[in-house]
Amino acid sequence: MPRRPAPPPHDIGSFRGTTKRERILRAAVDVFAQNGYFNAKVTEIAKAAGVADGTIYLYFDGKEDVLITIFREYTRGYLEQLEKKLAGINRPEDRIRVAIGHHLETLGRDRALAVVSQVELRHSLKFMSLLSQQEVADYLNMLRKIVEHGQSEGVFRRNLHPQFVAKSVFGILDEMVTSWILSEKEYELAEQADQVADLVLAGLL
Amino acid sequence: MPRRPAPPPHDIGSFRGTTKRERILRAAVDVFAQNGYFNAKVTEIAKAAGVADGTIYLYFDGKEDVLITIFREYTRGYLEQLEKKLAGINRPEDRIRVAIGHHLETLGRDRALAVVSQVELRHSLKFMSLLSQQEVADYLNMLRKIVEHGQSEGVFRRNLHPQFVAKSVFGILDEMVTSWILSEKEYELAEQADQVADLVLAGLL
Amino acid sequence: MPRRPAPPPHDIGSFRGTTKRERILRAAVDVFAQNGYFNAKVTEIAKAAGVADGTIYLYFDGKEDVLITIFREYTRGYLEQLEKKLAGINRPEDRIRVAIGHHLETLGRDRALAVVSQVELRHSLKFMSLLSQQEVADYLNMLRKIVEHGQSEGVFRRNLHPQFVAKSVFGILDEMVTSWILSEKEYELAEQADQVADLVLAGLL
Amino acid sequence: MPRRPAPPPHDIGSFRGTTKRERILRAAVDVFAQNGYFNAKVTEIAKAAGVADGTIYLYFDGKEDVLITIFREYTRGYLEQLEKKLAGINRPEDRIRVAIGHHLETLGRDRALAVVSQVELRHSLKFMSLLSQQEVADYLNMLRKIVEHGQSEGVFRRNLHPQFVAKSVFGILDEMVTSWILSEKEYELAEQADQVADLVLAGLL
DNA sequence: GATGAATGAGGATTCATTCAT
DNA sequence: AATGAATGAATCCTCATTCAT
Repeated sequence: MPRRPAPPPHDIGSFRGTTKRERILRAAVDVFAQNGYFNAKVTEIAKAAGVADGTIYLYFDGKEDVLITIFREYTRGYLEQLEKKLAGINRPEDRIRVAIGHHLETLGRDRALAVVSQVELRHSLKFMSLLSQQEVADYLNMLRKIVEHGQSEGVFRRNLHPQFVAKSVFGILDEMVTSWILSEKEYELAEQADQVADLVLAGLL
Repeated sequence: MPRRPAPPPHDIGSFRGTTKRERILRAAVDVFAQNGYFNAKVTEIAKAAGVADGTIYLYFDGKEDVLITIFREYTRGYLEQLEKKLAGINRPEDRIRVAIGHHLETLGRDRALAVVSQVELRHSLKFMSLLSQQEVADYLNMLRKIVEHGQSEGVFRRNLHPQFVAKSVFGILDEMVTSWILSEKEYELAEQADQVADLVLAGLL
Repeated sequence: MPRRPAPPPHDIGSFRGTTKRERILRAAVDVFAQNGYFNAKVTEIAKAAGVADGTIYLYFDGKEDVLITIFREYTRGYLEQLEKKLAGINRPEDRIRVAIGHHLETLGRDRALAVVSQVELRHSLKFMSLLSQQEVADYLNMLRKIVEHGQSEGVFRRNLHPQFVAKSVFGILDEMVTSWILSEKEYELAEQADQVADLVLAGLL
Repeated sequence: MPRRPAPPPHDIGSFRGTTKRERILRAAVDVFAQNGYFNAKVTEIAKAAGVADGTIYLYFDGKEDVLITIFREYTRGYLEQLEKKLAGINRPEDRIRVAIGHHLETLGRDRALAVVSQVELRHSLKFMSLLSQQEVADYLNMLRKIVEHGQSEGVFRRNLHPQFVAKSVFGILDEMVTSWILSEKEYELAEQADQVADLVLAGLL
C-alpha cells in the first residue's frame, strides 16, 4: 500500500486551502453537485482541481473514496462546530434552536455541498448504511441528548421517545434542505430556522 | 402508430399482474432495491422478469424510463388510495393521522419499494427535480390542504405556514422510512404512526 | 455468470472455422504472435477477427482466457492427433520418430501458432506453472511411456530415467522450434526430424 | 558528456556489490522473478533496492534497459567463467561435461536469476531475437566448437551437424532448468549434469 | 410480439517516466 | 547525485441499446 500525504490538520470542512488534496476535494464537491456522482468523470474533477488525473490517486483510493472523504471531513467539522456553539447554552429550547440554526446555516452557505449531502451521498443503500452507521448516528445522538436533557429538566414532554424526536427533527431539517436545493426561488435557507423550531417545540395545536 | 403497447389501466401501483409489462416493473423494483439503480443491469431485470433483454425496450424507453414509470405509477396509486381513505374523514386531526398512517403502512408493506422510493429515486439532482415538480408536489398539496382546513376550522395554530407544515410532516415521515430500511432491527414501520402524529399535533412542549 | 455459447465440437486445434469464436481465437494467435501478449490490444484482436470489442467477452472471460483457450484447445488437438498417429506403430524407435515428427510438423506448419507456443505462453512463471501442470505434463507422460516401452522391450538403454529422457527430447524439440521462429533463414522445421531422432537414439559417440 | 555513470568493470555477473547500480540490478532480478517483467513495477524495484524511483533512471534508460543489462552482464560473466573452466581441459567428452555442469551449477545456484533467464528474458519475440543474436549465439558457438573439436579428433560421430548438436545440448539444459524452477520438489539442479552428459554422449540406444 | 447475440462508446485506473528541488 | 510528487497516455472491460430473425 503506497503511503500518501497525511491529511492536513486544520482546515476541516472548508476545503478552501490550496494544497492539492484540498483542491481535489473542493473540485469534487462541485463536480458531484453538478453532474451527480455516477456521471461525474474523474477527469473532470482533476481538471477542475487543476491537477492531473493520476494525482487524485495519490491522495485517494478512487472516486468513491473522494466522496466518502468529503462526507467524513465535512461531518467532523460540522459536529465540532455545533458542539462549540452549544457550549454556553443551557436552556433546552435554546439548544434545540441552536442545533436547528446550525444545520440550516451550514448547508445554506454552500449549495454545492448541500447537493452532495442531500443527493450524492445517498446514491445507494450500501453507501447510506455506511454513513448512517457512524457519522449520522453521532449527529442523531447529539440531538437525542438535547431532548433527553429537556425531558429531565421537565421542559419537554416526557411521553415522546427522545431518539424518535431526534429523527423527526433531522427529518424536518433534511426536507427543508432538499426542498431548498430543488427550489427555483432564491431564498435564504437559514430563514426557516425559527419556523422549524416553533413547529418542533409547540406542535400543530 | 404507437411505438409501444399502451399501459394497462387498472393495476396501478401494484405491479402484481402477470403481463410482461408488470413483471418487468416488479422485477425492476426488486433489482433496483438490491443493487441500486446505477449498478442494476438491464439483463438482471430481464432475467428476474423472465423476459429477454430486448423485450424491456418494447415497453419502456430504457432503464431510466423504467425507474420513472415505477415512481409515476406507484405515486398515482398511492394518492388515489389516500384520497379514498380521507373521503369520509372530517376532523383535521384525524385527517392528518390518516395521511401519516397511509404513508407508513404503504411503504412498510413493501421493503423493496421503500428502498427504491427512499434511495434510488433520489440518485441525481435532475431526477429529484423531475419528480418533485409533479408527483411530490401533488402529495405536498394534499397535506397542505389538510393543514389549511385545520387552520380555517380553528383547530390548528394559524401562525404556521401550511406549506411549511406539509413539508415538515413529509420530512418526518421520510426520515422514518429511511431509518426503517437502514435499521438492522426488524419492526413494523406502521407502528410509528401514532408517535409521529402525536409529535406533529402536540409539539415538544 | 452469463452463459456463453458452447465451444464447437469438431474443429479443435485448427481455429479455421468461421464461427465468431473461432475467428477470435485465430485472430488472437496472429496478434499475440505479432506484438506479444502484453502489447496486444483487445481492440486489435477484435478488429482482426472482424467483431466488436465486446463480442470477445461473450466468448471469453478476458484477454488471458483467450490465451489459455488457445493453448488448451491446441494442445488437446495436438495430443489426440499424436495418439492416432502412434496407434499402428510398435517399434520403440519408430514411435519416437513419429512423436518427433509430429512435434516439428505441427508447429512448422503455422509460424504464428509456434510463436505463441514458444514465446507468449511463457510470459510469466504463474502462467508456465499453470500450463506445465496439466497439458505439458500429459505430453511428457506420452513421451515417457514410449521410452519405458522401449526399455522394457530391451531396445533402449535401461540406465536412463524415462522421465528425464522425455524432458530431454522435449527440450531438444523446443529449442529447434524456438530457433526456427527466430531464424532469419527460411527452412522447413520438419526437415530436422531425422537429425533429432538420430541424436536421441544414437548419442554423440 | 556522459548521460550516466559508467558501469563498474569488475563485478560482472554477481550484482552483489553495494553500489546503487548493483543494488538496482539485484533488486530487479528478484522483483522480475517474483512478479514477471510486465507486472513488475519500477517503484517496487526501487523500494527493493533502497533507492528512489528516479534514481533508476540515472543508471538505466528504463525498465527494459534494466532487463537487458541483467542479461548482458550475467551472460558475459557466465561465458568468461566457462572459458576459464575449459582452459585446461582437452578431451572432448570432458569439455562437454564441463559445459553442462557449468550451466546447471550457475543457474542452480540462484533461483531468481534462473527464473529471469528462463521466463522473463523470453517475454517477447522482439526481445528473444535481440538476445539470440549476440549472447546466445556466442554461447552456442562455444558449444559448437567443442563438438567440432570432438569430431575432428574422431571422438564424436561425424554425421551430426555441430551447430545442431549445440542447439540440442542447449535445449536439453534449458528444459532441465525450466523444469527445475517449475518443480514443486526441492532438488539440486546440478545433480542432473551427469545424466545429461550421458544421454548426449551415448544416446538412447 | 419476442428474442438475445452483437455492438461500441465510454471511463476509471495504472504506472513508466520526468524534473524541480 | 538523489529524490519522489506529479504527470497523463494508454487500455481493458462493461453494459445499455439495437435489430435481424
